[in-house]
Amino acid sequence: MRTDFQLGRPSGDARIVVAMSGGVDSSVTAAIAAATGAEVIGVTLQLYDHGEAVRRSGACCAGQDIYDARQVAERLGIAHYVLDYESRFREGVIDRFVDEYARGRTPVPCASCNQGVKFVDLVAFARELGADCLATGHYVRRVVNDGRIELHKGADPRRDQSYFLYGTTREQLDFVRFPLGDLPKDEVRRIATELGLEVAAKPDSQDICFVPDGDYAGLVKRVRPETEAPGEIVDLNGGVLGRHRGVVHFTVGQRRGIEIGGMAEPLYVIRIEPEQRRIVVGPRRALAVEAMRVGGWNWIGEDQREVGVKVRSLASAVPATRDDEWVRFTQPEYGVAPGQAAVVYDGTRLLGGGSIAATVSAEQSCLDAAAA
RNA sequence: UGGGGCGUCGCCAAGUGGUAAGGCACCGGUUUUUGGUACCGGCAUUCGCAGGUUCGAAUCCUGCCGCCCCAG
Repeated sequence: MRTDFQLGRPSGDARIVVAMSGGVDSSVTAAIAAATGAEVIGVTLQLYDHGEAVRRSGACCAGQDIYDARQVAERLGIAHYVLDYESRFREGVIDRFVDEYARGRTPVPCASCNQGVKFVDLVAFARELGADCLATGHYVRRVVNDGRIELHKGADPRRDQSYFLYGTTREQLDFVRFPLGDLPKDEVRRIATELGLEVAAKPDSQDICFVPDGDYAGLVKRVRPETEAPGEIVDLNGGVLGRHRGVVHFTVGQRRGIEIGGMAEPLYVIRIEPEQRRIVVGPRRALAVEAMRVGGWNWIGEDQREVGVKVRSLASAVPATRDDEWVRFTQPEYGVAPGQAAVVYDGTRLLGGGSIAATVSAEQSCLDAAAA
């Protein structure tokens, strides 16, 4: 378990701040950092409500998890701080999450958390502490190539978390380290077990961390009551097929939950019209998208045109051509939801990404071409 | 109240004497640090109701109920 943090100075003289969520990954990250002989300071962010449901396993950054992080820090003999970031998290992640749904979009809260609270605020805090770097437990690789810093997918393809880190800036990348990027998850758990960390068998986190019961719609409705206004479900021609209980329950590409049966083939959500409180549904082929406009680009790589692009965390990158804010798919892509991240790769290397602003239907475009 | 047709799971729908296909919806699971998708599994002891014929009926007969169409 020897890891070079590439700090430009003997590790014995270095100071490393580790973001500790209370889970296995960040705990092992702290252990790896401590093993270098550097002074390690664990920091846990208290991000949200520490009331009722936070004891559930799989959450992060509240209640039980803060306790777990403290236990690990004690065992490793490192300093540990808990910072109250609740208001920052509310503004930067939860409010934005809610606003996006109110606009009929589908946000990626993990991405906004990383590019806000975690990598802006925590980096700043680590610098204040005079640290040489901030280490996190993300499964991504930071590669220095010819003096140029690159961000790559994690070595374990099933664990790669680069999709959620597209917003990492070059400056942040300069300061951040990801010691787990080369390891498979099994190995991380093995290390945790070997070190006797009590979190070794803790379940992986999943779902949205600040929505303990999985009812994200309930949260959105509490903050934005207008999102639960019922509305019409219409087909591609505007014909009314049924009613729904609020646009917040839907996302482009969604199949289940539309509750309209009797059709020859399944219906999918094709688009959401929040002003009309209307969701438009149609057959799978109507989901085909040939291009999309992406906003809020963060660019780490060079100005590549031929790229691979991921429009969901769980999807392979598909070939596409990038032209300014537009990305055109080589083959039609299905279920491209505005609000999700479009993350651009060259092989394993993450070049940049942004938020999907709008899409161009492949079908519609064919019709337009035929009419012209 | 003359004639014709129909009534099979929430919806659509096979099946016309041999012991209830399939699709959609729904539910559950798998996968997954977002939402979805995908995949796997479940889902009518019963065929509008009541009798009858038959070794055996959703399938044949009778009556009733309901709906639709044509004609009055």
